[in-house]
Amino acid sequence: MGVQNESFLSKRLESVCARLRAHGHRVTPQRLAIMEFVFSSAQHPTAQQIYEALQARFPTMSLATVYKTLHLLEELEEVAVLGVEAEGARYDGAQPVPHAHLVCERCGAVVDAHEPAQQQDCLALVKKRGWLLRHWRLELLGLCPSCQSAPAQGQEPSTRADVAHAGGDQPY
Amino acid sequence: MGVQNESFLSKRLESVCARLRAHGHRVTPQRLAIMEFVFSSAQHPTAQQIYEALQARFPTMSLATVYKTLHLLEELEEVAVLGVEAEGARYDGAQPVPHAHLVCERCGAVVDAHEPAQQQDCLALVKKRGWLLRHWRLELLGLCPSCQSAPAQGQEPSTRADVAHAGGDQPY
DNA sequence: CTACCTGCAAACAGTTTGCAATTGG
DNA sequence: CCAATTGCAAACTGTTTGCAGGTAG
Repeated sequence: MGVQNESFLSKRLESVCARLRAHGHRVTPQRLAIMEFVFSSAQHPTAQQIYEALQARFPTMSLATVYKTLHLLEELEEVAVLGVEAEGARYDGAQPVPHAHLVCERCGAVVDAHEPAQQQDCLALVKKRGWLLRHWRLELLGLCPSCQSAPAQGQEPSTRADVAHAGGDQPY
Repeated sequence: MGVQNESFLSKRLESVCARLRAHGHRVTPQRLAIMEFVFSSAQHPTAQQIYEALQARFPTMSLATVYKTLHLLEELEEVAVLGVEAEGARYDGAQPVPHAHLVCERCGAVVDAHEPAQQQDCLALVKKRGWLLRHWRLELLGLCPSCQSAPAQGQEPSTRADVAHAGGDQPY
């Protein structure tokens, strides 16, 4: 979260707002807040988490608005929906570039992993099958390094998966 | 769907029944039917579809029983749960080997794709991050060859379609 | 002004759970 | 026999929708 990212974020926001308007959609304070949160979050939040995070600023905002906004952004391909685990879909506000996700089954951390080699292989696979690729996602579920060294908890690792310590920030 | 698969299926059934008993579970007609259906289906059926398919043979069987049985099989790692599409989770009764699924966003077709090269890369990626892999899924969303050549339908191809997961198991 | 948007509540779909009756081993 | 299982219905959870009042452009 440096000055670098700040300007990155505002540029992105500006661009998406323009796209919204261009598509006949309005830019409301709620939408702006949701976009800001999702675009700048490295943690792939759920709709519920976005909602809760913005409660302070928008006490009257409803979950429905969060969902509606996320769908809008999804349509514009400005966010991607991660696989639906038991607890609900998670939204990736990163640039819409296909990439793998490392998901910790214990703490719920989600780490992005842009691996060129990985992408190459997927493309080869798809081409071979004559598939017309539109989206893709790879999720690797397991335990992150810190959860591995942590003493096993009473419950099974995968039982709850609450986001305790979020995924690291390093690109990789 | 040849004689080959027939014997393959019965061997698998026998083995899983043995495992069920070994774990203190019972082998009921309902469970047997569900297993038979899931293990022999190449189409990654949803719980609902399994339920409907067995209605003829077991008119009184409830959806809850289907779910309970699927959970049991999941526990024993005899089926993998594919991602939750809008319409519900899909179950993969194939051997629990991680593999990619090609999902058609228009017709919903799900094609398995066991590609060694793909697996190699995933492992490399995981090792590099120090992740302890427990499951993984690769989702390639797009249009299958036949849907590409078919005339575009009234609705957008991407209207609803979303997730498709491949659940893997072995702890590499 | 006038679509478009918000927030609320009610509707939904898939999945899970509690429990009495049933049944496999 | 008796614990495990079934089937039913009701509860739950995440998501979607309808609509009246509010608001961006």
